[in-house]
Amino acid sequence: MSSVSSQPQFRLTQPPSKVLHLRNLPWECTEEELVELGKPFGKVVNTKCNVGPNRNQAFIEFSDLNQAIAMISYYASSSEPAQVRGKTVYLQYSNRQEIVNNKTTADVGGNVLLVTIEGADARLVSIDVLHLVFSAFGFVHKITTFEKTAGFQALVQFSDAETASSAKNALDGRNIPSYLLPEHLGPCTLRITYSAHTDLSVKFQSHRSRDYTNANLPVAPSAIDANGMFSVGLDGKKLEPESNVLLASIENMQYAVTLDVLHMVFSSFGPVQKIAMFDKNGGLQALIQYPDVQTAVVAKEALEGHCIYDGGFCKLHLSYSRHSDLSIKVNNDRSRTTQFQHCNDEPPAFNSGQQPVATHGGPPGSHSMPAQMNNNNPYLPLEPCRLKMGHGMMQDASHGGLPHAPAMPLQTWSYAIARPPLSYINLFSHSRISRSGECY
DNA sequence: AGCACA
Repeated sequence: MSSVSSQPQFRLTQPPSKVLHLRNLPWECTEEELVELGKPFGKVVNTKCNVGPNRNQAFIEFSDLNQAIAMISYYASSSEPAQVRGKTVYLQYSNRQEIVNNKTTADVGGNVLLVTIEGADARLVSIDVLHLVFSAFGFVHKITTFEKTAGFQALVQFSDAETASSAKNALDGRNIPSYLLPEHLGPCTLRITYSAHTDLSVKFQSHRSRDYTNANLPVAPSAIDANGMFSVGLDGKKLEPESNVLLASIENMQYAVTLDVLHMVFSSFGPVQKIAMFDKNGGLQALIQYPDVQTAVVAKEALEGHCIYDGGFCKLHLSYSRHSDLSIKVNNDRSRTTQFQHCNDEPPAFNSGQQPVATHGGPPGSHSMPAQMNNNNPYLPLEPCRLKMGHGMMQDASHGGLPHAPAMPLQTWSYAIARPPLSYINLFSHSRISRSGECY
């Protein structure tokens, strides 16, 4: 009652303070940038950024009042305004004499975030989507979800407070990108605070909680028929009911894996009707649709744990998808439907026989991928399916010395191993996303 | 573009 709230909110002249109030900052502004801004005028002893409803205000506190005065005076007469990331920043004395309650950068919070998902459809957000979103900032150790009066909430555990902090700064107040959600879901906004927890206790892998550090954790019985999204448990084993659609994750992807390569590998076991590849958790995954479950089972048994390329590269991990018919709208380099309209016909334009080594001139008739790879023999062993890697040595004499058709070593392909873990991380860290959430 | 925190 008797607080400062009875004071007028704005005064024409602020009495000097060693704390300065900054506004019109870019949303992404960091404490480091605030320190940089103030450093020419004195010693910045404390900062606070992302303040205010739009998170575009901040405070900086100098060790000495004169330093604050110097900064205000300088910009009062400067032709160049104070700027952060090219944006003009407005300065004035704060109406307080010190920054209160600011945790000094490192000890901001803990390694566990309390995430509240807001929105009408919030509780339809799967733990896998949350995992995907937060994995953009570092390894997510554990996630638990629960419903309280506050709504649908999750605890997300990172290895350290810094990672948690970067995730919080980037995601707090944002919407989960709509393309990560089922189409019919409305916007789901993330509200993030620090949790007091440091290590979550996860007893089971389930649709409500996950421990990504412990592949041997038992799976809760309730998770077996959970209606979550992909139930790609860490253990993966025998959880999912069999399906005609396989989910392939590719590990140790040193070399390009194209749609053509995948199609060729999986076609060895039967006709591949549809295929789609996408990035998930920084790796490549693909969904491969066969006409029937039996073919998928055979392919899964034969290919599980095997490598597309010799040398342990591009190791396949397979599970059954919950899908039975993929919805593929366009044929492009990430997704194709090769489903024939008229049976007994050749597959359409998509040439599954074409794959890297053969295209670039494997020795005629030796280990270029033979056309019969496209037959429907479900028992074709894996070995001949393997693409030879080459190590740039494909032109060696043992292959019969091919004068004008050296195989292109796959290493020369321009697959970017060092790309960011997730493409949408760039959307978060740049301004291609509106403050209220949706990316565009 | 106008003052935080619990």
